[in-house]
Amino acid sequence: MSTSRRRKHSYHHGDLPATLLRAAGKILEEEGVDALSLRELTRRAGVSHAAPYRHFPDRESLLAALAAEGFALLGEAQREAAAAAGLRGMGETYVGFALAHPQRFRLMFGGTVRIARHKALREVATRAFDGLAGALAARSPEAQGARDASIAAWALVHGLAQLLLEGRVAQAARAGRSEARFVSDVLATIRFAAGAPARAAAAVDQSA
Amino acid sequence: MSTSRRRKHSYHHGDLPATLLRAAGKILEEEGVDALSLRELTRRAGVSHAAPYRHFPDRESLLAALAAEGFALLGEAQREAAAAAGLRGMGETYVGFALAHPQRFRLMFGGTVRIARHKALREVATRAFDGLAGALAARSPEAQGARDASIAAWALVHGLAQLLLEGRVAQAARAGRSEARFVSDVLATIRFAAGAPARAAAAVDQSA
DNA sequence: CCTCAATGTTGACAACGTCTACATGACTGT
DNA sequence: ACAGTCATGTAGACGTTGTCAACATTGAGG
Repeated sequence: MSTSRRRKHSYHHGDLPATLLRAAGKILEEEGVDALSLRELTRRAGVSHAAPYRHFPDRESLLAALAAEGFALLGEAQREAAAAAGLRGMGETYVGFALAHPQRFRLMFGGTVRIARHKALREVATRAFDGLAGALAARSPEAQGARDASIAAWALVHGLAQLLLEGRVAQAARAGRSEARFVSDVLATIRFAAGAPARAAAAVDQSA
Repeated sequence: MSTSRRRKHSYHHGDLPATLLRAAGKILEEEGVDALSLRELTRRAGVSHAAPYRHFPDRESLLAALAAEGFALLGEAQREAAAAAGLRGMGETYVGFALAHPQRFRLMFGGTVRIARHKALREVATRAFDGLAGALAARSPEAQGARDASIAAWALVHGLAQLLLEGRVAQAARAGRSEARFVSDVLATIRFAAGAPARAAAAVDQSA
């Protein structure tokens, strides 16, 4: 199971950053950000407690790398969904990602990591979204309304993801429907005003 | 400035829980949840470091009380907005609350506090929302669509609040508009499908 | 007035993030 | 082949934190 990355009996590890991130990802999903300690990581990686500081200036920077992975994954999933399933599919994919990786999603948007302070993270996060919602609006730069609508669409799926994640949506509201079905139904209650949605959806479909 | 709650030269404090929560609220807004330590609270309250344990079983429980305050405030603001400004006004109020109390909002929805484990919190949170979005749908229980639409509306404003809070909306998208104006414009791009919205809005207007 | 339960204190413990000084050994230029 | 450099890992320390157990104080009720 554990692909022992540690070179036998060697002082140097080989690829500590990746090993740390793998272990961190596991702990993150299992126990959440707050339970993720650097020292536990070093124990699992079989190195000394100060070793991570050769690769990450502090704990938050390691969390930033973890969040960056998440943004890359989500961005990729969104691009695929855009090509295959259009706007509605993108929304369902977004919510699906959040529910499949709840702790990762929380880390990405929870404010624990000050995104602005971590350049690589900032860039991948921007690329994943403003590179999507933004590119979407860039096709009709004259229409501020289209850009606003794309933000509204993003807010809708993001908010639904978060509410479901935190268990704020009463079980009764589900009315026995499957998770995917429920998400689809809720999103289906929304229309966009004034042509903005059609144009946005079209832009997305072309962007593949 | 500081309404010295400490009775002069007295062993007992008088109202430590409230004093702790006041200090905690201040630190929370200024520095965020992660920077809020029990020991710093005790220093500010002028009591010993273990005193809080007479009133809160652990740190998370104190955070839960803090979150409960937030839900009560938000719920109250929503009720007022519902009476005065209808559905759109409720949305703007929701986002306004989040932007006015960003750290409090994060605490309420950030997952640091496991809401289900804190009875009082769970109840006030449920009352503030399921007691709103829920009551809204209860008026037309035959229409599952109306309930779905109310969840979508909640998700929309919640997501917009969170995205703005975390700075995920590019400055360029604001296009120079004021915050309130921007929020209003974004929300205005949304329509509800098939009669669900009208009924929902009507129910809200009556619920005052 | 006496007692007792509620409240606050003291001191301890383990865990953590982070710093500094030191050890190791892989790689590079000769 | 070899010496030296520098990235990488280690050892140990420090201050902070959450939490617990044992003890102290005192306001309120019989």
